[in-house]
Amino acid sequence: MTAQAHPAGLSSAEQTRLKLLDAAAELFATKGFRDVAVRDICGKAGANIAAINYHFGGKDNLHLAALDHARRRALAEEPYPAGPPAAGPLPPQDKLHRHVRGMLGRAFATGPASWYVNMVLREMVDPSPALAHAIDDNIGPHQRRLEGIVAQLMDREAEDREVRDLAAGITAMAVYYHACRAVITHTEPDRVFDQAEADRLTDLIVRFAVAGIEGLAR
Amino acid sequence: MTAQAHPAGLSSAEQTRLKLLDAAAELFATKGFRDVAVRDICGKAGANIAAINYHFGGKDNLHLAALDHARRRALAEEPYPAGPPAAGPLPPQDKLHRHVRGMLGRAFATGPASWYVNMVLREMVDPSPALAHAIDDNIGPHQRRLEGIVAQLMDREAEDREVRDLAAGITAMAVYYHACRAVITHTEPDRVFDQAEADRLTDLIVRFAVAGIEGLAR
DNA sequence: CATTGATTCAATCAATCGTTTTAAATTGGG
DNA sequence: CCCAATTTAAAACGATTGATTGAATCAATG
Repeated sequence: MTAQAHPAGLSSAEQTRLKLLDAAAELFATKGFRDVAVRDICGKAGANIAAINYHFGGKDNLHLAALDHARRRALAEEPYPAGPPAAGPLPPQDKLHRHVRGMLGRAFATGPASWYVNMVLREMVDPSPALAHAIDDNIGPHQRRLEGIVAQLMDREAEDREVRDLAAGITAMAVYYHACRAVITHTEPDRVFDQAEADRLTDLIVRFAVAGIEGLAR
Repeated sequence: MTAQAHPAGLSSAEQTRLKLLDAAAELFATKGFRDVAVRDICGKAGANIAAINYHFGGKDNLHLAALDHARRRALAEEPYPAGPPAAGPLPPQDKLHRHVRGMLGRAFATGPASWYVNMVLREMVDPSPALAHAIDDNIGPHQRRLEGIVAQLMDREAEDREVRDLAAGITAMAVYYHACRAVITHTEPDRVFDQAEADRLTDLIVRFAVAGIEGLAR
């Protein structure tokens, strides 16, 4: 009645559940929660229209489940940037570089590893009932880590008002290249957003931010 | 048959047209194009549901007309920041301060003068068919002006790739406090976004940007 | 083999959207 | 004063949305 012994070790129900989560995460990441109809998701997953409500109890709950699913898929991948997690404590400039590079790299990537970041970035700009969930799981800790780096660079407390606002400003630059791509593409149609561009922008943003923070700390 | 002599000098049709434009601009600015139903606009304007299609030929055309309407209303107001447009040529730092202060001040404002900026900011993050229109009228010239200021600060050409990207980064910080307000409010529920906050953020952003640009130019 | 409970399926529901239609009311020129 | 053009009003249309229904299917169990 319940679990069936399948070749892949997954019951038929678990297979459709996973196919729905994959399809939902990819579509939500690329087109946004509100611009995707449950029919699209079921069509992409090869499932029936009623499957979402049967397995998840509605589109909103599927959204939450897809966020968690995409998060697990991203965490399962090789951490970005690749390589060992550094032997000793990094200088704050390098920490900042890794931080910004991680955001832009994933934001400009495609494929399952990029779904989560793109869903979260969309959530920041076009909030849904899942925003609080995304903040608690990702945005909040992510931002607090950045505030720690900025505080270290300024030699101040992480709770300092200016530290928080400057960290938000750094996040803003990374978010901008994801959220306002339509504006950039309009004036620079040939511009591509690949990993090389992520490298270039990361260098620029980090050099700009470090110089600005040091100039401000004086 | 057409124009009727009204006390206010406006025919009944022109009155309905204006009431529709005001209602549409305010609702589009506060809730976004896609989250506003034509029924809401007509209800707020006290007009019939068919009025929009009669006067403007559809919701999309109303959006374009409301953008122009809001732009004219904003230009009719006292330019912000108030005061004389400065006697001589300002130093680039002051130009940048006026530029950022103008964006944040209008973005944090309420009332008819803020409708246009809020509509344009929404357009950047959630594009509609009116995006090209908004870019040609506002975003493009606005960004080019900022690129000129940044180029002056760096002593480079305005077409320089880094100049353009740094100008985009400055815009990004201002856009962030408008587009991601839900994220900020979630972690800092008591934070208010008024003109005093616009002053504070402008100072911070300008000092940060000037220091960063000068450090980068070396 | 019949039963059982979980799953899938096609069909449909109720709500909302922008838009259109049809007729009545209003308006200003003759 | 009357007529033709214009404007408003109310209803409904067609499309799309997320959600639901009830029967059919499936695999495992007794």
